[in-house]
Amino acid sequence: MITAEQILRKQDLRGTACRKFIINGLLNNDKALSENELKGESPELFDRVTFYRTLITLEESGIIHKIVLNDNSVKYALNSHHHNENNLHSHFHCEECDEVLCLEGKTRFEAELPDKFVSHGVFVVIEGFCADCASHIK
Amino acid sequence: MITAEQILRKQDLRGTACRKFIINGLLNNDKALSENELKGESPELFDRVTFYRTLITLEESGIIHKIVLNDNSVKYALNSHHHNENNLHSHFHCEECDEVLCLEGKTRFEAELPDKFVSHGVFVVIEGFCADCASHIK
DNA sequence: ACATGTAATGCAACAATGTTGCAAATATAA
DNA sequence: TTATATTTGCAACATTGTTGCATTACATGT
Ligand SMILES: [Mn+2]
Ligand SMILES: [Mn+2]
Ligand SMILES: [Zn+2]
Ligand SMILES: [Zn+2]
Repeated sequence: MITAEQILRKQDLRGTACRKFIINGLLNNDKALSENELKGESPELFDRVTFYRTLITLEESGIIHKIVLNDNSVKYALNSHHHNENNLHSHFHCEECDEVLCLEGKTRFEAELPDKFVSHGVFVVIEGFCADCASHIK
Repeated sequence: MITAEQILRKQDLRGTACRKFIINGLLNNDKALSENELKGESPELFDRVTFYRTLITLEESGIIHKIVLNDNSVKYALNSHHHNENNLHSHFHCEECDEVLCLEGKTRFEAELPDKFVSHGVFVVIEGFCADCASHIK
């Protein structure tokens, strides 16, 4: 099991409390988490700005990625949770419980772009019900 | 050429100034527009809250749809600009000029969802350079 | 054209989130 | 342990989302 310290060291980042807190939060969870979900029980543990800047640092260093949902909310997940061969990377958002997952299964995407357009990446969010909510609601 | 009034009438919505202003802004443009882009020259023409509520009304009545980009910014486009047979509907966001387009070309998307998950829709945003910016930047 | 009821608007106010500058605290390497 | 560069917390401000309520405008029937 890889540790937060190892992840940070690998990117030449200092092992600060806030960074370790966020990475551990994500390591202990298979879903993507919002800033408030990460803070959890201890919302005052770190300053809001520190949290904000730390998330930027972790994203820029390639440790985490951010997922922006259609309701403007934002969640974060570890990049190490993705092991897709192809670079396409999609997410599932449950409309009922608001859970967001990184999808690891096979994904195919093709779009016909206008002439001369260049694609650098694709963001995909699938909306629907997760297994729990689907059975619940029927 | 369809008019804003006709679009509103068809949805049993009153033809108010703000609604017509927004719909005309989108009719005169092939790209998706942000709230500020819509306001354009006359940012004070309508109250911020009126604009906000009007966009909600137009979206709920199915006249426009909103596109949330990965930088948390939001743009809007007319649904009548979409004539895709399939219901998959994707957007292109130019990282350079920030232009957002509704893609009308053929699009294919398939994702393998976890067991029992139910999909209700997919949001796709392709990031890259538009034709102008691609040739510009080289 | 006018009155009428209903729906939309503007204003005030507040919440949530994003963003910067700067001084104090901290992590690492010598 | 100390030095130095980095990170943090605080204050402050910007932007956007959101609600309640009194005023105004729209569409309909007269
Ligand atoms: Mn992901
Ligand atoms: Mn569109
Ligand atoms: Zn769910
Ligand atoms: Zn461009």
